[in-house]
Amino acid sequence: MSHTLGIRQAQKQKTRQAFLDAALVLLEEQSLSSLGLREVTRAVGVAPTAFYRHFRSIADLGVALVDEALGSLHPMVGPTVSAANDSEERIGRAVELIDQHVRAFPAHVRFIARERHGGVQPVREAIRDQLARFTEEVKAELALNRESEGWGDDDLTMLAHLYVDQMLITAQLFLEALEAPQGEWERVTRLAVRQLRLITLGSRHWMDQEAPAER
Amino acid sequence: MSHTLGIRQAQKQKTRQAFLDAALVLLEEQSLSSLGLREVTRAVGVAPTAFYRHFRSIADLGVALVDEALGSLHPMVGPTVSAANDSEERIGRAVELIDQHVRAFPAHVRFIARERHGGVQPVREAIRDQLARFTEEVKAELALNRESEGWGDDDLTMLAHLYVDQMLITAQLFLEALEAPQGEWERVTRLAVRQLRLITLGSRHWMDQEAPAER
DNA sequence: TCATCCAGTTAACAACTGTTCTCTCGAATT
DNA sequence: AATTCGAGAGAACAGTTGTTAACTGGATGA
Repeated sequence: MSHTLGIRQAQKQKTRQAFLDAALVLLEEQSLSSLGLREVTRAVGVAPTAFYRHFRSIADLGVALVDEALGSLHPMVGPTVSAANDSEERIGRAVELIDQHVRAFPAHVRFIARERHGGVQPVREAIRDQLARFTEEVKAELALNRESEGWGDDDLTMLAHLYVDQMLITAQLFLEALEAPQGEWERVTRLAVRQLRLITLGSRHWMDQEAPAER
Repeated sequence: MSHTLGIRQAQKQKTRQAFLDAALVLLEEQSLSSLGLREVTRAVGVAPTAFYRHFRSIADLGVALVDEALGSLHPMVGPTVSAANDSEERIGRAVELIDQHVRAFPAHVRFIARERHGGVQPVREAIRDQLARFTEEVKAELALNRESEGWGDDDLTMLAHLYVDQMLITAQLFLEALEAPQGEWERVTRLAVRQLRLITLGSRHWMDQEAPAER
């Protein structure tokens, strides 16, 4: 099934990965729009022109990094949001997932936070697309539980957005807590849990409101 | 009282403002860490070396921009959060305030969104400090209404953070809606109002929960 | 085995960067 | 009226940048 790709292509992919890794390290202390092509090749240990064998431009490399950073996260969303009876347990799982992810891939998280509103348009768009996918996935999970309770499509989208944004905010807070040790990490965990609890609480009473027919 | 400052200092401040304005324009399509000193002076129409008469570095200019973008907003916070009986009216006022601000100063808002997690440390810190001030101000307003209802300090901080982050997210959505006309702007307005409504709803039931004594 | 392919190299280019030192010349101070 | 001050100009510096073209040499496929 998996055709062992030749020495040739294997080497190429290895070098390509070296580009991504080196870029990610350099991007911990600067943003993509100031990252130089020569800077990256120098870090990899390869001639400047070799870059073009793998990427058309720095922006292109950035888009590849977005896929690496967010692409593998999609399978996690469903199980985390759904698999739990208690909503309190669901919150715990979600925060734990972010916790682990930030610990494991801090550079990726930092890159996304930085370039989400950064100066390189194609990268911004790639991130926006991935986040829209997350929102759709969360929305689909939410629909299973609340559609029967009379939730409309707009309301589901609204709540999904709220949750996704909250996840991002939490990830960014964890990131800052990484280099400020002490009980800061714990403090962020508690804050995130309480905020999610409040949002969930609000959603539980959402339908109590006067019917949204005329507003 | 107001000592009319001499021709000399007046000219200097005028040039300094020209630097800030020119930088803000350039920063609409790139991030601060890739903004060149010569690039700015060229846009202003002065010699490169003139830059040093006003700023120590580009990062220094960035910090000045942060003050310009956020400093004047503090007086707005109190009146907006407090002056209203109905919570629905408060939400309307808040969204309206952001709406107007984004329309009036899109470049400033974009700059803050971009550099909040950007590649220049001193600027990140300046933004973080300003946002912390906003959080404190919101918290102080919230305390007036809810402290009597048994809200603890941690809970107030949590809710204030939630509101401030929500304001930022809304501002960023409005910003994206600026260049995508059609009913997009309206859609964002409705989304923002409903999200704030849900959060407010959650906060109204916050104290219904089991006492947070042991958690 | 031999011709083809292609990841990576080498060399060179014009253009640009931040920073220095020296100078000018009008305002500010005495 | 004479002196000091300081915003901005000008020229020059050593480095850096992205991109081009022509190349090498080992893997690939006929």
